[in-house]
Amino acid sequence: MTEPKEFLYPGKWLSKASAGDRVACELRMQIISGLIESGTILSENKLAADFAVSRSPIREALKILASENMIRLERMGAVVIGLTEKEIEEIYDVRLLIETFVFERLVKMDIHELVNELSKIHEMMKVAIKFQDADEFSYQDVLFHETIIRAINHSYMLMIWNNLKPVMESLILLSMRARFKEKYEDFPRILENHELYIEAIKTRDRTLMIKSLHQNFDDVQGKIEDLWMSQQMLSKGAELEDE
Amino acid sequence: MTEPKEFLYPGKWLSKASAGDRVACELRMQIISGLIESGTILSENKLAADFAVSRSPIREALKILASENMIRLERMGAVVIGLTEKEIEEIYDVRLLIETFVFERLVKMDIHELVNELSKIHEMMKVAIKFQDADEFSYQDVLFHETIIRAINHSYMLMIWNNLKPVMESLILLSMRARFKEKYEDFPRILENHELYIEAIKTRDRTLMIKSLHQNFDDVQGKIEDLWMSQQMLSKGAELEDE
DNA sequence: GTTATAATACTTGTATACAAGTATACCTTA
DNA sequence: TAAGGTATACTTGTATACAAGTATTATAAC
Repeated sequence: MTEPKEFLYPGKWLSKASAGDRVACELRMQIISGLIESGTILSENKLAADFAVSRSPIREALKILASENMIRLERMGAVVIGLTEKEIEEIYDVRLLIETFVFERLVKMDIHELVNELSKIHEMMKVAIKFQDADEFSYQDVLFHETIIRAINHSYMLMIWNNLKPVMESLILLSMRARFKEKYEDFPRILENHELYIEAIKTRDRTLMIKSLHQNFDDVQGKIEDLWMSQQMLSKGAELEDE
Repeated sequence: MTEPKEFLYPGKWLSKASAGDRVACELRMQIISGLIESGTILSENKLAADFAVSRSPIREALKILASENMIRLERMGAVVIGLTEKEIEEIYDVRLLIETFVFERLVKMDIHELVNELSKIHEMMKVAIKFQDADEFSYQDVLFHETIIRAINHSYMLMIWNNLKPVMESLILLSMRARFKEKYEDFPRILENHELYIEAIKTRDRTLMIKSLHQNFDDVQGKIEDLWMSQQMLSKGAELEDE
């Protein structure tokens, strides 16, 4: 069996991460991309062998993934749940719920510094596009939304985000990588959406915020199906190669 | 130093739990009750000695508590965060957010079986009051709300609940135990609130649902301050005894 | 007395060892 | 051939061991 030498998750994001985190990030990407199919049973020992680490970090990784609803820890083995269309919709339910809540708080706050911060991130995204750096773009995209959420200083809203973030990050990464290759013309629109979002915050315009938020979802979700197909093909291909 | 032989968390709820879960549950109770003060630094080795287990389950417990925002894992040691008034309000923000979302889904569903289930739990609560069983009452109270959330079959809403549940459970436990001793007359009103909630679901009445939900919060939160004081006194007393 | 350096006693993260339990497969017996 | 029991090869959860790093403290030099 030929092991993939290349990891799906960007190595430079893991500079100070523990082995457990690394494994969790990589497994998460493999699950979301479809490389590991839904229903697969993961064994601690096998994973430890595959990733060339001991069971301790593997157990840590599995606990993380279970709390993110990516796997289900059963009596024997961890069953991969993965993301169907239904789960992706559910994730967006939660994001919509969080971000609208956050917005209601924002309109009562001094948002000067936040808007400034978001503008900076927005500029970063432009640069990432210019240099065709999908990973950097994804990073800034996630950071954009996290910055908004952090702004209201609500530890339990942040807790929800922290649980959702890894999955979102992986989804966005995969979506953007595919987009850079196939749909480069999408990016001006994505950038514009983020501008609209900033504008909505600046002018405290609920309707505009909801609108740009929904469009932002569509930008990741819209092409999910295509992404799905291509990733499925990819994983089937890899399987065939293995034999 | 005299160790408490009695655990705060009900032992019978831990029949099939691992050592890590036990430690997490007990530590959570101690933090929320104020027995372990906010700002305290927990050491893995010390905890392992205190609970007479190895570091493995302790590490597991600390990871769990960190994901619940009860502690903050730092470079050296785990810092206890605990619950201030602010955090408790935030928790109720989240519950309100979840349960209103759930209600919007419920009104579009067949709620026959759910109402039946809730009525059963409601009866159980009555029995628990009759026999002055605070723990059983708390269990049924938590189950009541979990049953409602589970009804809409939304895995990511359930994920949020799963993160929040342990803290809620501890809060309710402490609140109800104090109530059984000091404010026994509160229970008829609490029961009535739950009846109202069932009624709201049955008649699909948003306003009634929100109203009973808010009252339900007040029933736990309202006496939090008193609880706080009494627990603080208790912990001070224990400290003095130790020396 | 103050500062710099070195030794020590912690800390975390990972690997390994072991015990208890569970599914699988094989072998015995009818 | 079918049923039942046993052996085996897994599984998880916990304990222990070890390496690498960090704070603290003591010591030495100025």
